[in-house]
Amino acid sequence: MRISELSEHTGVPIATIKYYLREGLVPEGARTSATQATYDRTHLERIRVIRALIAAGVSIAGARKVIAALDDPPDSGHDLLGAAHAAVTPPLDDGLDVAEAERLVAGLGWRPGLCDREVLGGVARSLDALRGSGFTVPDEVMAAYLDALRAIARAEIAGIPTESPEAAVRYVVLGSVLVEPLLLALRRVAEQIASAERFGASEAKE
Amino acid sequence: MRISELSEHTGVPIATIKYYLREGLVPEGARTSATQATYDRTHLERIRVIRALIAAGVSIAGARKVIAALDDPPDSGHDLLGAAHAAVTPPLDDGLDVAEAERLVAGLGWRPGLCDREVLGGVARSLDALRGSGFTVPDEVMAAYLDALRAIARAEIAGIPTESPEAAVRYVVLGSVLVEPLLLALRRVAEQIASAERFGASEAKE
DNA sequence: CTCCTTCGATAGTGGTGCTATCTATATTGG
DNA sequence: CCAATATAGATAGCACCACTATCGAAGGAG
Repeated sequence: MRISELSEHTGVPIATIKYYLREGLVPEGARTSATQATYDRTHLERIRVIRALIAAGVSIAGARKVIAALDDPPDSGHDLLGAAHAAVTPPLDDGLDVAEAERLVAGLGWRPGLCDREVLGGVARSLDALRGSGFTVPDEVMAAYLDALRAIARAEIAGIPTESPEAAVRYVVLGSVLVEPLLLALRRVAEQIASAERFGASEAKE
Repeated sequence: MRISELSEHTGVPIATIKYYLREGLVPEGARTSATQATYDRTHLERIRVIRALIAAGVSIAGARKVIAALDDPPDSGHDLLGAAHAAVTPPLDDGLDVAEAERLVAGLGWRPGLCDREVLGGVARSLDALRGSGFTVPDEVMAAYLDALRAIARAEIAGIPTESPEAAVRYVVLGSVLVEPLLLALRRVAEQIASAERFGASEAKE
């Protein structure tokens, strides 16, 4: 497959594919001469994954890390998840107080060392931003969040495919990142439905 | 309060506050002369909200819309939620097939007209991106998503404060937007914990 | 009167994700 | 065999975004 066909099949302009090649997001094709290379199905799939990551809001640098985790996965399933999370979690800044986050996620079954500090720091950062804006999550709502997310995580971990290690890696790495927009979108739908239930917006709106 | 004090109290540079003023994110202060204005607590809080929105990944244009919903809320609680969602949901592009999304969110109690098409379109877009990457969410996991998000949405809607309309508006508008990063962060923690449970990573890692 | 601050306008910056152009070198169709 | 087309690799440019810096005119504060 030539680069032009790669472009046609994915809808991604050639110049952009070259950019991805430069950035190391797509591996080089098999060289057939000084100015020619051929690409195969793996390149095609790689470009599709990149596009999905970008659509999910992942940066080029983040996508590179996600792909690195896909290509060269850690041995243990647990570290694999950590690698995927690390790829999309900004580094932990020092001034952050993680204690409150630790207290909160105790409701998830948290014990020291069970999850990466960066990931915990993400919770702390979010709580900080909320507090800064003067917004407080009611206790019962926060409890619902913890319950719901524990249920989600358990279902996800239980759903890791067993047919092959490659499938498992793909599922863990892409699932933890690509599903995020879906969850947010589903939450919005659920909120509108719950709101309609509560406020009795029975009439169809268009 | 002068602009310099506003800057000190929020940690936001004066030049940036001026930028927010220009962009219409912060209302003008009370003019005391041609080159002087004073600001009050509302300006302070406004800037803090803007910073929280930006930290949550909302663009300037999006923040402007969120703030417009705060300042000039629709009458019904339901439309209020819609306004908040519309502020952070990209416009629906035509080529999108919403039918699959409709089928999916039937599990949330969806019926035609119960939620905005943009919001439903967000689900469709996410599903599209997932499919494009070759990733599929197992049925049981998707069912867990729907269950969990319905529970979250119900708790949130039930948690709308009743003490004052202003508090309710603030809760709905800011809650639907600012909580998103918290949910994603909590999911990551929950995933790591569930993964540790499953793969028996009993030893503390540091 | 002098120094400092503010206002408003305008221009510049740094980062990001492409996009366009150019040259040397193949490949392909006639 | 030759002209038209395509490719690799390099470099430069672009559009957008969220700021940031500078400047002159106009007020206050001591």
